[in-house]
Amino acid sequence: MRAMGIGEVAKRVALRPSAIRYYEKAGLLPAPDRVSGRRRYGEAVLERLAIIRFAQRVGFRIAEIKLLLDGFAVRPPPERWRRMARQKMAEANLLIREATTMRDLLRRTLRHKCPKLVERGAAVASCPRAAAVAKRRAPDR
Amino acid sequence: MRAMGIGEVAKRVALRPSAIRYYEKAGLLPAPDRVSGRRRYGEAVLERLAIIRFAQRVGFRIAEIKLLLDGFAVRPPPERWRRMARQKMAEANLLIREATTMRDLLRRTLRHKCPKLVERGAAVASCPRAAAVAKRRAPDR
DNA sequence: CTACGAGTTGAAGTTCACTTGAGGTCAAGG
DNA sequence: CCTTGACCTCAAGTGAACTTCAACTCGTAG
Repeated sequence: MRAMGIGEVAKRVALRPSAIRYYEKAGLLPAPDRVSGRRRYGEAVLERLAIIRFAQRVGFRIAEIKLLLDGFAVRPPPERWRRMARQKMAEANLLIREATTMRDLLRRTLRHKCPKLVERGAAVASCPRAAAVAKRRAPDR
Repeated sequence: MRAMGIGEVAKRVALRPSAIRYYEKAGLLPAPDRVSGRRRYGEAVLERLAIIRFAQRVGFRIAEIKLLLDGFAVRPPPERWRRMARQKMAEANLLIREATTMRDLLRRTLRHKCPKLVERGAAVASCPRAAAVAKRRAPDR
């Protein structure tokens, strides 16, 4: 296995070395071997980093990714992991629907079809429900 | 049209009033009518807010949403808008692929199929390419 | 009239996910 | 030997998107 320095790993996954050190401190990456103080990585880290970025893109936060990765490593996954996985699957489904709607909306607008669609609410009409979209934090106070 | 106070609007879209004021300052929402200093909103703001949250979910940042909304309002959309739309469509496509892969990965793991799939890289193998996943900022320095 | 609740403002604070900076180590090349 | 470049650590800084705070204003109910 080709051993890489942090710089090469970073280049390969289009991250900065600082992000990789950050993930390590956050517990997302195992501490790699060191050669005279420097981190030496095998190819495996590339996959792990891909999963991390991937999870992030679909809405996981760092702490959740840690939990996610820990869960993958255990057979069978603990109930807590399964709960989160189910929750996240639902979120991924919603995200897929939303992203699809947005893509189609952009495509239609680029093609000059659908005049004034936002003003007429067509964008939202083609989307599940307004309530389903807004779903983040608790009310004031 | 039922006029709503900022509190009711906030409740309806599951945001805090402060977020709505923030969007207004950021130019995402038009300044509403006021009754003795207080903002009064019509139903239309609910759609607008839905679009905002929706765009956010699929990866638009505030400044981009402003551009997006401005572009929708103009016929034909200006070139700047079209450029962003094309860019964002590509991003939405990537997001859809990623979210789909993640959902399937979770589903398979929940079903107890695919032993040790992360360690063996199956998760990544079934995903477009590692390089496609990592795609955010510029290299060090 | 007073109290209450909902709203107003501008400024400062918070969280997350990194990035940047200062100061230092190490191996290889000239 | 000295420089260069890549790496190290720890602490502090950054940007985005809000939230919170303090001080104030309304309209209405009691």
